[in-house]
Amino acid sequence: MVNWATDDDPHRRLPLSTSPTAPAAPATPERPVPARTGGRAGKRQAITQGARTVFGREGYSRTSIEAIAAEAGVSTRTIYNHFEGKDQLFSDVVHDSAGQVADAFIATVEKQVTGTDPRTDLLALGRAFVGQRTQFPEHFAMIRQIKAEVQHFPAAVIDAWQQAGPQRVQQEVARRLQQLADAGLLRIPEPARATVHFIALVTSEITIRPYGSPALGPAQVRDCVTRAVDAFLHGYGTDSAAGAPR
Amino acid sequence: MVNWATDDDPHRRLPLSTSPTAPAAPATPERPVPARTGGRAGKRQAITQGARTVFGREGYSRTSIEAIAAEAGVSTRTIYNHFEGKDQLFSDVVHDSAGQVADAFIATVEKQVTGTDPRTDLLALGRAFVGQRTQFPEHFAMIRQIKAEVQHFPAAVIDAWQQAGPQRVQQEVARRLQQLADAGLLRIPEPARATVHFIALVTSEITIRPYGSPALGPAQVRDCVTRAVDAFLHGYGTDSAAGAPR
DNA sequence: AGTAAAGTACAACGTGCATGGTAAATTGGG
DNA sequence: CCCAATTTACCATGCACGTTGTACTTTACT
Repeated sequence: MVNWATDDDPHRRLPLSTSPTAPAAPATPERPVPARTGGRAGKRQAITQGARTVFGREGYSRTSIEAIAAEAGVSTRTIYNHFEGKDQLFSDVVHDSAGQVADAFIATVEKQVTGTDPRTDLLALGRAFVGQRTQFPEHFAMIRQIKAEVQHFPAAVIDAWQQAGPQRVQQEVARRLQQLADAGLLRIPEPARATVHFIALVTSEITIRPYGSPALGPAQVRDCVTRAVDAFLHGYGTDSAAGAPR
Repeated sequence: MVNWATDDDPHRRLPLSTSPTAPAAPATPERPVPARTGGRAGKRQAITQGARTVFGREGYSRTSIEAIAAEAGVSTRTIYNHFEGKDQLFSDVVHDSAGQVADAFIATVEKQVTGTDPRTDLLALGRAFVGQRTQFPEHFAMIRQIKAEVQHFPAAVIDAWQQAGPQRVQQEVARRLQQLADAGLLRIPEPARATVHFIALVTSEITIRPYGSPALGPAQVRDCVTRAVDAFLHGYGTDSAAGAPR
């Protein structure tokens, strides 16, 4: 009876002030950390896993509960025993998935961005960023679905997703760029804009790529990032270009 | 009985070699240019118009023929008198709409890019590009739907769309950038990449913007383009940045 | 092994929707 | 004003799917 995905009046707003991490559930001593890989909770995992796959491949409205059940190797009834319905399942999957992707990104950056010289750092940062898309294709397929259907999901779901994923990732990129700027290695008048510009450049070729064409190979991706970083550093102007930025 | 949108084996390929502009239909002397605004053909116009609106707002699978009929002010039966079915209607609408948008873009560029100085030209080019998105919101809403659902449309439709719209637009941008490079006002080693980078930069802030947030005002959009163009020209590096591009 | 929780198969209900048919109404051109 | 093409209202069919109830089976822990 919820069915917000076809709701007539979407986009109620949500106060973002509340602590992003919900107050830890009150202990639940009944189930003292059941093996997360085990049977009962394992089913839940399988469902979210399968749901991510199918939602990403089919889109929200095309995805049937039956298809998710098949993908996850459970019965449809089990899905309804774990989740209220299709919509709640979807928000859960999106939220979880976004969190995992953001975690992976931040971990990679931590490991790969070594601080030797600015260009190397930017290359590592850029590769980590586009690496998300190649490592989690299902997730980003799902994200494309959301972007197309924002209007049909309640604002609370969108906000939760944004906070769990994209905002954390973007903040991490901004932090790294700022470090370089603070060291005098970049000239960044407006950090927010520079961050967006950096992300846009490194993802440009895989975003604007003609749709339906085969995915780029790893070597090509590396090349794209390299050229994007060089464009980010030096631009395409010549000395004779009039009107310096400032 | 077509229903390719839920087809199991999508992505048949199509030979792109055939002339992009279909050979002009053989005169059809039966209907010597009936007033395109008039009754009979006017209905068709109303249908594609309404279809664009609803498809953009709802997405392909959520859109019902009934909704399109209501939006267009016709009966559902009339839609089936003009189009084979939902899928053919969709491809037609996408193709037409993409063509119109590309036409408008090229016309604007022709008028606005005056060739006085490189920065001014790039600003005009950038504004024309993002102007598409503000002038044709319904079209781009529909494009987002396609991007999310590429896998569910036959390759022929995708290719036709790409040729009618995005490729023409991108080619025009490339041409203008090349002119500046030829005049020694830009340093462009790889034209295709530079084009993509330019497009990515000018659209960055409206693309990466947190979803669900209110659209930017005209003044903000101008500002975005200005900063993007400056980034495109000069980049964010300092003199001390190691590893020049070449 | 035994028991309670969890999972499954199956059937059913209601809905929304694509698509087609048909006969009456409308409209635009001559 | 008349005719032919077009549009419309209405009905019918068939399918896909979300969701729930129920009774049976499996699983996991003691």
